[in-house]
Amino acid sequence: MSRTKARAALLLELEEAMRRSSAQGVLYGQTVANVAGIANSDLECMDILYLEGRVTAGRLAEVTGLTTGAITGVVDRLEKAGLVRRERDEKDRRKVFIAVVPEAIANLGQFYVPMQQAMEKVFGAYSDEELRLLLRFANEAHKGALAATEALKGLLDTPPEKRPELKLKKRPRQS
Amino acid sequence: MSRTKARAALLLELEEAMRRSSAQGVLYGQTVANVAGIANSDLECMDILYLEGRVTAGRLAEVTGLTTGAITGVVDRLEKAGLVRRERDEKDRRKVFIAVVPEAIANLGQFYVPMQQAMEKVFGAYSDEELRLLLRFANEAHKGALAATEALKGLLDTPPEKRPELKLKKRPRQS
DNA sequence: CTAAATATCTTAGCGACTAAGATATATGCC
DNA sequence: GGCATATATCTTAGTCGCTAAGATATTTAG
Repeated sequence: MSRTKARAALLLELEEAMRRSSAQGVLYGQTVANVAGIANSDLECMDILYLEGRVTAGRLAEVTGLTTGAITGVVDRLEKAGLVRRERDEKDRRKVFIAVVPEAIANLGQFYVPMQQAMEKVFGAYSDEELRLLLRFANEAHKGALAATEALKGLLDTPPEKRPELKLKKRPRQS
Repeated sequence: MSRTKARAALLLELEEAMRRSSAQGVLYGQTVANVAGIANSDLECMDILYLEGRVTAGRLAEVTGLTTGAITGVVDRLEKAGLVRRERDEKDRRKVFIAVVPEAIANLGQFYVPMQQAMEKVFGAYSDEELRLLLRFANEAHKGALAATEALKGLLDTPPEKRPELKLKKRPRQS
């Protein structure tokens, strides 16, 4: 097998492995939502809030791809559950910031313990240098995925009609 | 900063980076479903079918965590869209295998092109040896995530009542 | 041959989502 | 300042996918 062929095979295998582990990550998240007793989107928003900190309702809609109306529902539920607080922006009173309630976050955190332990175990087998490589990769993968998501959304905005439509249900919103 | 402290910080940073890129992966999947015009669960099932090949309806329910009733709906929609076929098992006529329609899969594949290109670009910057490290990691992460999912489900089956309940909505099913 | 187990499907009802428009606030133009 | 337009969130009506429960069909065990 030629040198480039070997690499191509490696890339293919890598793609599938990434896909598998990514799919399993999705499943884990769904299980967390299920066990915690909250909707999937609600948990996803909590994750975003955890990573980005205090964000507006509008930004949540933007990032999740949900409508602002749906976000109202998400925040209503999370607020009722005591996980987040609505904080009106005093500079621009149209805006509503959503902020996590720090004490409540620990409650949710328990469900991530199994995953954290599993990952600790995996990471434990790597040297510092190797971990730095993984870190570099994770950051690049994130940037790549972000760009790919935008590109895909762009495909929706400019429908060249050459694009072989799937038309499984009514055309989704253009937002 | 001590040697172990540096590693702890690295692990923390790595965890967050993984979380971010994983979250972005979820978002990409949701965008694909949105652009393709199919429900999220439907796409997830297509992914499983792609990775595992021909599987029974029951196994789809098992892996996705959906009820068998929900899977009936998923398969109905996918079959109507021409993406999968139901094939009754002749050995055990209760079972129904779900198989992807190979010609139709390409149609769906187009939506993964932006992600594939982004990942190709990322992978391109790594040596074969580095890619092998990433492959090893991806496989281990998958196994770890699978185990963590099972552990989390187990937490639900044996509720010690010591577990700080969240009780956001009615207790989910025990399945 | 009957009873129990297994695999999928059916039905009723519910919760989360979208689309559209209402409300409240901010900004730009004269 | 005052009016029109833009922006951010919320409200409402209707739709879709989900669960729970039970029906149906088939297999397995005794």
